[in-house]
Amino acid sequence: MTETSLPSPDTPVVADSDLVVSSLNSSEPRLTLADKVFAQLQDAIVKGELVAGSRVSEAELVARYGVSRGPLREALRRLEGRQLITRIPHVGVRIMALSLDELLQIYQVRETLEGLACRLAAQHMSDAEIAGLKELLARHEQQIAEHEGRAYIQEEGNVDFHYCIIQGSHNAVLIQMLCGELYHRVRIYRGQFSVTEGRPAKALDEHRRIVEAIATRDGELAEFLMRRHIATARANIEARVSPSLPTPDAPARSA
Amino acid sequence: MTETSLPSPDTPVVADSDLVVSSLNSSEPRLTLADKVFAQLQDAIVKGELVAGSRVSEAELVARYGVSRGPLREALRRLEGRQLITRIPHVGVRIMALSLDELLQIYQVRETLEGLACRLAAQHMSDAEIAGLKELLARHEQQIAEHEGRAYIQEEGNVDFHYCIIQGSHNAVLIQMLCGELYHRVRIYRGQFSVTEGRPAKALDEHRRIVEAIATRDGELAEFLMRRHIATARANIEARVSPSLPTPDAPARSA
DNA sequence: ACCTCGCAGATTGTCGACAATTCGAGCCGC
DNA sequence: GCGGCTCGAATTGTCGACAATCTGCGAGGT
Repeated sequence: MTETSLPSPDTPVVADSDLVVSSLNSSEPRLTLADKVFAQLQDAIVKGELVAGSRVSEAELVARYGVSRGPLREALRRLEGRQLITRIPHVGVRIMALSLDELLQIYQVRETLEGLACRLAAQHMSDAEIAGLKELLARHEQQIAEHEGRAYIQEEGNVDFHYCIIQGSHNAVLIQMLCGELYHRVRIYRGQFSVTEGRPAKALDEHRRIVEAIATRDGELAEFLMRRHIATARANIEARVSPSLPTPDAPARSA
Repeated sequence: MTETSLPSPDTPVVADSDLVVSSLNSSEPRLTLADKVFAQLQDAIVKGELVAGSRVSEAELVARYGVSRGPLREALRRLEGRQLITRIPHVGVRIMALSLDELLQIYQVRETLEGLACRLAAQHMSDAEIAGLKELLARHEQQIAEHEGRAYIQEEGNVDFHYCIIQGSHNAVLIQMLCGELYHRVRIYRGQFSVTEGRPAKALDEHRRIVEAIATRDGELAEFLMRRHIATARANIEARVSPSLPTPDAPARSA
């Protein structure tokens, strides 16, 4: 049971900026062990394989991923920098658990930041990029039409859509912040409570309008629509959780 | 010559979130070596002691800070996560150099983010916090009056002011992003080109209006003023550098 | 003279072992 | 019976050494 071995390098995980880079990085992924275990750990965390809020020992992870403590600790430092784990000196590491109001804070930031990204995208996206965005939208449209209620694929596509627009901002700092940091934390929450958007058709419609605004180069409208889109999603989450627990301040942590 | 030793723990550097935490974390500096060298390195980078764009070897840093390569590498990983250094596998680390348009991108994000922070501060700051903010402002006012042209102290105070408001947002995610990440990169640029605000009196006046708006709980006005304040600073930087280079799309990178 | 190949030096990546610290079990005293 | 203390096991922090990789220089060939 100790050898829950997943050192299989099947999944083409990248370490640097994740989905940010996809064109360069061509031939040899001369990835170092620390990079690989970092990517694996991040994946395990956002997928919920490593339970949020639980403590993990270095020895455990060493056995799990078959690396020495050196690279492992380097990976842990990077995870710590991304706020995916918490480290207490001489005590150990704990998988970060996202509380509801922390998630709402993230959405507050996302609303502002992605609004900016959307406005910049309307200004700076090339015609080819816009065409690609439209294509992506059409593909999603078709997927939604096929499996009506299933939001699983839609969730992936949703992420793709937002990624695409963020990339279109051509602002490296903004891209790094949204794709490199915030999104992983949102995904943690998703794995923690297994919630999804829930209303693919409506979201798709909002996406369509956003793309339309970008295609018209109407930056202000695009920003407004994106902000409202995210605010709606936030309200959706809030409404889904708050009825049962108005202010759950202390979530019971299992020892 | 090799012993450019500065393992003197005089400077009370903290590791976690820097100026974010200042009330808790009271008694024990039970910091690990990796944390200490991380703080020292970050300090050295933003102060320009480690020249931006230059390559540094691990052996060099080992000799400089008197630690083994284990903790050092962990610190480097964290610096990498904060975008203060660039690491190429099997090659080495390079101190991050900020280009002008990267700085402008940061200011674009700052404008949005600090605008949000300011609006939230107007909503959520306690009366005591607002009183403290006013006090800080008065102190700056006095300092400006004393040494007219000297912008050095003002620069510190400027940072303090913005930190104070950001903290007042009571949004941990936002605080982390601004204080924990963006500000260090801005400071790198400052060390790189040794530029300062340059017009303390005008900036102070803008600060005063912002505080006033916060005290009135006028979130929208506070956001607007803060955004304009930062936009002005950005235009100032742009105007100071651009006259020689109107649209430097491809800034010549050394090496 | 120029290009290519190969070697040596240096640098980074990885590992295992030792030291320092924390947490819990068990014991003693009140 | 309960609180505090001591000791020990487990875990983390740190270090030095070995292996893999890259870079620069020089010899040799065309």
